[in-house]
Amino acid sequence: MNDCNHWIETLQAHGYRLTRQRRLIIKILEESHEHLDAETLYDRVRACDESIGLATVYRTLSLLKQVGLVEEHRLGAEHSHFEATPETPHYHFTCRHCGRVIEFAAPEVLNVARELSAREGLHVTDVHLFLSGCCARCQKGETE
Amino acid sequence: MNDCNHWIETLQAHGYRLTRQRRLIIKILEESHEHLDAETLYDRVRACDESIGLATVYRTLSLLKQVGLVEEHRLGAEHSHFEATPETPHYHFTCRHCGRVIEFAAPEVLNVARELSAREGLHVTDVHLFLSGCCARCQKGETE
DNA sequence: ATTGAAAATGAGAATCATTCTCAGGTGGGA
DNA sequence: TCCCACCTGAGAATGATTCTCATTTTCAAT
Repeated sequence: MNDCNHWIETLQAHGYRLTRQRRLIIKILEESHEHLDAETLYDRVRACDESIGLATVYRTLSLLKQVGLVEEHRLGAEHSHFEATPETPHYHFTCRHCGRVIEFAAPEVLNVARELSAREGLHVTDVHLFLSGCCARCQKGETE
Repeated sequence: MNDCNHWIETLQAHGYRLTRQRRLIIKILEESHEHLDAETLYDRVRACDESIGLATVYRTLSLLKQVGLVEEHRLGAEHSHFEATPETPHYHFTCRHCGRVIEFAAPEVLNVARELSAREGLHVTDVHLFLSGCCARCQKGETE
């Protein structure tokens, strides 16, 4: 599970420097198998190193996204969530009531993307399928 | 194509008042078969009525979304785009270079949503499939 | 090891879409 | 026509993200 080396090699292959801050952010991102938002990541990083600034967290996320190591998701409307790019793609459902996120696989989606690419001559780099509604738990509990 | 009456009836059925501002915004939204952002809609609305405020545009969009008459899309990361809810669902591809948006149908996607709903006991209310990459035109023109 | 130039950082200001506040205006039922 | 709860306009407030800039740090070449 400790694949930090892969991340570090990728960063260096792109000519980016390896700083204390980037190492730490990568470590936290790998440990957290979740969709962290920038603020949460910032808090966890600060728990290890008080001196790291929020701007650095954003800069590093942007850089990791650029080299393909993390994905950014807009699960709600508010702010972004980030997660390590998974080997096999998956998608997300969010409950509008409790905020719970359910991940799911759906191989058909890539076919849709492939067909569209072929038909329109596109080069598709990102595929986001996002569902929202009311989860099973919330349907029982409340009406609103 | 002039289905304003449907919109107006829907609004009234939900107990909302029919104001000059709301009528105008609905009219513009129906005339524009595009994905308008709030600012563009605001400009078009102002061309007809100088006195309308941006906050009213946002308030009305939010209200129309709530009753299901318009959909909100996050095509890029920046800001939202809005369009009249279409009869048959469609999805979007955005070119990261020129910003062009391509709409496409993909009936399979609803099956994915249905299967997930059944399996997890969810009630899915929104389905967004968003692709991005490089369009055919931009692949020829530029490398970057 | 030392050095130097380019790249990265921290702090806080700036940005920008969207929402909120509140005093005044208006739709539509009685 | 009257009334009042709902709407509106203007501008302030918010909140996530980005930018600025002076200071540090990395790392390739000495």
